[in-house]
Amino acid sequence: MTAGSPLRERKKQRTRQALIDAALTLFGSRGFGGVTLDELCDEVEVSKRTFFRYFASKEDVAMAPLEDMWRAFLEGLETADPDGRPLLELMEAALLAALDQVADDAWAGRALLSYRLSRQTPSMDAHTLHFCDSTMRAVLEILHRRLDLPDDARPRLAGDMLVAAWRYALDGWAAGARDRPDGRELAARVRDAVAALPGSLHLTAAPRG
Amino acid sequence: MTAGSPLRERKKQRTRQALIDAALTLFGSRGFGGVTLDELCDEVEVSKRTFFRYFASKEDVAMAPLEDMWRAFLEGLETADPDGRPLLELMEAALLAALDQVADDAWAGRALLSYRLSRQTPSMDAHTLHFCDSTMRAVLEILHRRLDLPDDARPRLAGDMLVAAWRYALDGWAAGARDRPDGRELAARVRDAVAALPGSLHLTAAPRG
DNA sequence: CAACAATATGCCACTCAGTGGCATTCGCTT
DNA sequence: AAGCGAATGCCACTGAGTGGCATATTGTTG
Repeated sequence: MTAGSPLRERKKQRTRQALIDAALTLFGSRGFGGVTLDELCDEVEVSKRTFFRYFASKEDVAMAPLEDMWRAFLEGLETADPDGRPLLELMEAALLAALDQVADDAWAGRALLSYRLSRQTPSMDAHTLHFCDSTMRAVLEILHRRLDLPDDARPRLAGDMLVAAWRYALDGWAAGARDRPDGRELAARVRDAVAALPGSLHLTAAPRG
Repeated sequence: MTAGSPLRERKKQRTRQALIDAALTLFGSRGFGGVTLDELCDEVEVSKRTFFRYFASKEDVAMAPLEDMWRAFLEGLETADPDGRPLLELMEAALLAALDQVADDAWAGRALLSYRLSRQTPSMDAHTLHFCDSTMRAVLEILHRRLDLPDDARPRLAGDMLVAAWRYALDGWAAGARDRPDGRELAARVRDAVAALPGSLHLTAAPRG
């Protein structure tokens, strides 16, 4: 065995990553619906049965980059120091930390592909939204356990606000079509979006013309 | 022909409603996954092919009550008077108006069944989230057309805040397990949740114990 | 009322995502 | 080298969703 991890485990990780990369490539060039799982599995030389031991659905494999980031976010929250800060600020910091942790160049490229796919593919978009929502519920469970949160709407609303800001940031980041997507720029956009939250509460609108 | 609407149209509406009611009943008693479309179609005496001319998916038929409300919301926004109010307040008013318009007793019962199903069924939850999100995009298109909105994050964040408040309200409403679900109570919960939005921005949390 | 156009429905065969069961292979331990 | 457990492959199956075409039902026109 080499470098810490058992061989079997490394092999699994390689298979998993190969499936993700092949999926993003194939979906990216021929569209999500234009590729069957059989084709994807042939490409990676894996049986369809095995695919479903790694991923819960066809959508799931293409969402992996985002899922990895949220997983890091959850882990970070377990040990984050509340420090008397507002809840939203605490979550923002944890999100930025998670992003910083996973967002190397390879991740940024995959995340960009993944996000663009999900905006083109209704079923992927739905899965992504669902994943964010259930992750946020897990977040609130952790926070309720660790902090003395009130039992009213505010914690959940704050969580949904963070998700809204995150999605807006991701949207702008993906729209700025660069060849070299950059994790730090995404982080900056997250900060901006969170900063825009208070102003959106009282934004007034005049009729046009 | 009777009372305005052509006979053919009424027949279609009856078939549609029969499918919705049968779906909510069957899914409610045996679970979403415990009922096949063939069974549902047999129940209503309609071919599976016809089912898919009314609904885009198995999930869709069980989301109909919520979809109807959002449709009314969209229509209301087309003519709503901005009146110099904050955007969020404008959307809240339109949501409450739409709710008031569609929420008779029959609707409340169906909406309750529908929401509970979607909380038990991941694929339905995902579809619901996706529907809310794309509806909110349509909302913003309308508002950008009618009002002089800034081209930054704030309008979208405000929209997502309304959705967050709506979902929280629905959650509490459905949890208060009543035999006679009431549309007016849901409206009150929406008002409360929207009112809680500002406070959630700066909510601070002390460590437990 | 008869013939016609338009639209809604039914039927059939098909693709493909996802699952269960079981035999096989592979990595690890002793 | 032998044996254990985990990962994989293979096969058959269910069920959602679609396309094509024939049929029926409604609305319209002479």
